[in-house]
Amino acid sequence: MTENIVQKLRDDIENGILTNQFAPGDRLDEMQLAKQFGVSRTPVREALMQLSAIGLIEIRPRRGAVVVEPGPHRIYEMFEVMAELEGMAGSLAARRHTDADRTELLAAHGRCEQSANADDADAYYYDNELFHRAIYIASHSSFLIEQCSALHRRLRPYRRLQLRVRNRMKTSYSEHAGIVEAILSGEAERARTLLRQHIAVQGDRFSDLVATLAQREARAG
Amino acid sequence: MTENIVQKLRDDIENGILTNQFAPGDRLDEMQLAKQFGVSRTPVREALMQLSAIGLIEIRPRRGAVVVEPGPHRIYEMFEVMAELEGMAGSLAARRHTDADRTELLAAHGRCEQSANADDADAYYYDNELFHRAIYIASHSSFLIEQCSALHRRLRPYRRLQLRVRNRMKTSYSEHAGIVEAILSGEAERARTLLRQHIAVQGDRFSDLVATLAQREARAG
DNA sequence: ACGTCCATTCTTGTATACAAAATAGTTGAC
DNA sequence: GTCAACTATTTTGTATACAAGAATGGACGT
Repeated sequence: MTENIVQKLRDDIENGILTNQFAPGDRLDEMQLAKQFGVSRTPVREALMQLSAIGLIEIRPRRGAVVVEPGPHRIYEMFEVMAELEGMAGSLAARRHTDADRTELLAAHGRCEQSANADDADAYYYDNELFHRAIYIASHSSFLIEQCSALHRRLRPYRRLQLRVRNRMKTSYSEHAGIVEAILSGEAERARTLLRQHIAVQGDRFSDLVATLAQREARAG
Repeated sequence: MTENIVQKLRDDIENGILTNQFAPGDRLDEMQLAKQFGVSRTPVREALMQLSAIGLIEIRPRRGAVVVEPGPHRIYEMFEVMAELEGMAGSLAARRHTDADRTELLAAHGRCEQSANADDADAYYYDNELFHRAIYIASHSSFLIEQCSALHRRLRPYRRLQLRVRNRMKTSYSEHAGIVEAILSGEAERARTLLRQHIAVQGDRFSDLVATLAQREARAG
């Protein structure tokens, strides 16, 4: 019965939001959640406040908590910032990576290759996360690692949607190859540019995003 | 007696931390704070959790909350990320600024000039915040504005320390001039580079930071 | 005399009770 | 018949009570 209750609640509710179990716009009732998880309102409230701090829900005074729907433009902005932060991480990684980082990055890249060849979207989704995480870690900036991880986590559901687009997996993997090469050869600016382009939702990819969002909306509605 | 109590507590405690009233390493006792502010422990706990989410304090299970001391390297990393985000904001501002943004930016720049000429560090500190905020807003990316504002706020006390360094105010103002010119003339990449350099704690400025931190530490200790 | 173990106390974590505000439903008036 | 106002219910916000774990101090043993 330690503080873990709040952590568990936070993770469970967050998961529920990310898996669309709690759809955007839904009201999160404290009493209902408390009953559902068999705890009192107190830890539920604390968990909700943490989610509010992350930005997943919005708590309006005396009006309760609702799941936030970012909207396509907002999501675009978030990817825009993510692109810049990842570019920075790549740039630092190119300059600072150690032998261990190099090994880890190549291993993650190899796993992505396998998943892409097997055409396994779920596996690629997971391996891709580890690939990017390897870059963050190679930047050797603990604060940047935290910032990147937080935003990456926040964008997780939309990243998953993007993989649905035809050939995105293969394209993504081939972009990874260039990024790995740039980082390991120490070309900081090239790593930055390639990562920026890899993340950014530009041109066609924005309409793809809007389209997949609309699909999900229809399915949930 | 609305939810404002938590907000007020959060702001007051945050202010106490930023003004070194609660020094790094201090334990924040829930009951003591509750008595001090004339409320119960419940809103105090919620305020502390929000501060924990911001990163100002750390809550260890069953061990209470302590004020975080980032340490010079950590602060350096935070400025490093801030530099990149501000550079991004400047780049976007150069491309997207409206006439209203232009007016606001020039006004803020003018106020900085007055404060710098008057050698008024407190006024410059305040006007400088508005100057940078004007750039964020001119980027027209609501998410970036939020991210920049949050990190700017987090770095506020150290920014203040930096102004103590001899001539930093005048130097800062002259850097602003170049930034304004780059943004208003639409030179995105130059705006990015200048802002990056303006923010980054490079070379001598890092030792300056460490020195002023040590001074503050000695004064508080 | 010093170290270790146990008990007491203090603090955090959770539940419940109480208060205040917002929403919804009903009734009355135009 | 529709709109508005008032009341009742639901739900959030705060306080207090209770439980459990950690820190501290004393006593006992070596």
